[in-house]
Amino acid sequence: MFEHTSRHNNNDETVLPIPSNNETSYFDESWTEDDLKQIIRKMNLKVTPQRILILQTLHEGRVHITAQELYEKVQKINSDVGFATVYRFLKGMAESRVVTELRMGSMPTRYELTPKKHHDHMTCTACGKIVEFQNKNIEDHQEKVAKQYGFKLTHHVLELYGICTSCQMKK
Amino acid sequence: MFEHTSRHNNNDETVLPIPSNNETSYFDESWTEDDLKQIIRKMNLKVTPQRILILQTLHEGRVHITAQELYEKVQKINSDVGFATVYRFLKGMAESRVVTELRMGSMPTRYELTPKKHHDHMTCTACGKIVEFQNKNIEDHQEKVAKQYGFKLTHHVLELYGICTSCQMKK
DNA sequence: TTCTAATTGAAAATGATTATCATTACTAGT
DNA sequence: ACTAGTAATGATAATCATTTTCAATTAGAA
Ligand SMILES: [Mn+2]
Ligand SMILES: [Mn+2]
Ligand SMILES: [Zn+2]
Ligand SMILES: [Zn+2]
Repeated sequence: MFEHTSRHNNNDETVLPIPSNNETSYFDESWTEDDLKQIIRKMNLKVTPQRILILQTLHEGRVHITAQELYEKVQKINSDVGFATVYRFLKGMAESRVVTELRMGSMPTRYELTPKKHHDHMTCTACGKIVEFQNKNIEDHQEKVAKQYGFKLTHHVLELYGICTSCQMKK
Repeated sequence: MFEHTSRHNNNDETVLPIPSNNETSYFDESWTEDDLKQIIRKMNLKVTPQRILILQTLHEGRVHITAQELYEKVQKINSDVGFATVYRFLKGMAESRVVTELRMGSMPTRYELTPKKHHDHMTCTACGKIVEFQNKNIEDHQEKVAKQYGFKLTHHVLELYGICTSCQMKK
């Protein structure tokens, strides 16, 4: 459950498969240790082996991961990393917008490295599959709504829930 | 914080103030004890004074309320109501779709009696003001996205976050 | 190298929600 | 109305994710 993720670009009618992968690295690009250090420094934090390892594991691992899952992965590589550090760093990265928090229902928070282009999620409630999509029309209409009420939007949460094709057939 | 709520009907450009109220009853209509009993029976639950009181308080109280807040309100009227019962009944009503759960960020879940017409929420992160809106265009585009990926949608979560007019000025 | 504030990990604390379970109260059937 | 049988209740303990504490360690500026 909750293993399949694909990333697509969807401007209303168009579906453009981009990076897209299921279990492995988040971006096509790989990050050198220097890249990792740069990112950490950019958020005004000191570079520590723990933070490098956590960030690296996050980058190489599955796209939507929980703090617990990330902690376990990191543990296998270096057991000198406490889970408080994972939580702390994850929280810090969320504040710096380096990672994005995903709270789906009442399940534990999942994290993903904030992508260059914003996307939203559609989740199958039967098998946990997550489809990422972008839809400019929806985003535009959100801005319209905000403008109507005089709000200045900072962010939003859009999650679609339903049954995916394969789960519909299994039934 | 988190006290002002207004409900509007917003089909893209149009803003039609409907029932709308801030602190008091949810619907214009008032519910008799028989109404309350009917609702409870409809969800295949037995009618008890606790459930009547909880439902009544929910109906008369603020639109988006936490389990804790509801418990405290109910307590003042009849201290023979345990908070386990409040949580349990709230959970039951959520399953029967009598109430809708609102999970905003990491704050405690808020509940509202499920309205006849679906709406989404826009929240001011400075003062907690919640604006309810309906936007058919967004809903339509959501369905389009779902269709593209073969999903059958069951529900969705759309929350807009930003700064309201008055908070923008205060700054 | 030295100094000091930042970071760390283990463990305890928190806070919302849920589960337990002995007691009580509905209500269908008499 | 009376009773049995089941559902509901509430005090309390348990969960579980996340956060905090704090003493020990470490990064990195000078
Ligand atoms: Mn994603
Ligand atoms: Mn609402
Ligand atoms: Zn599925
Ligand atoms: Zn405000």
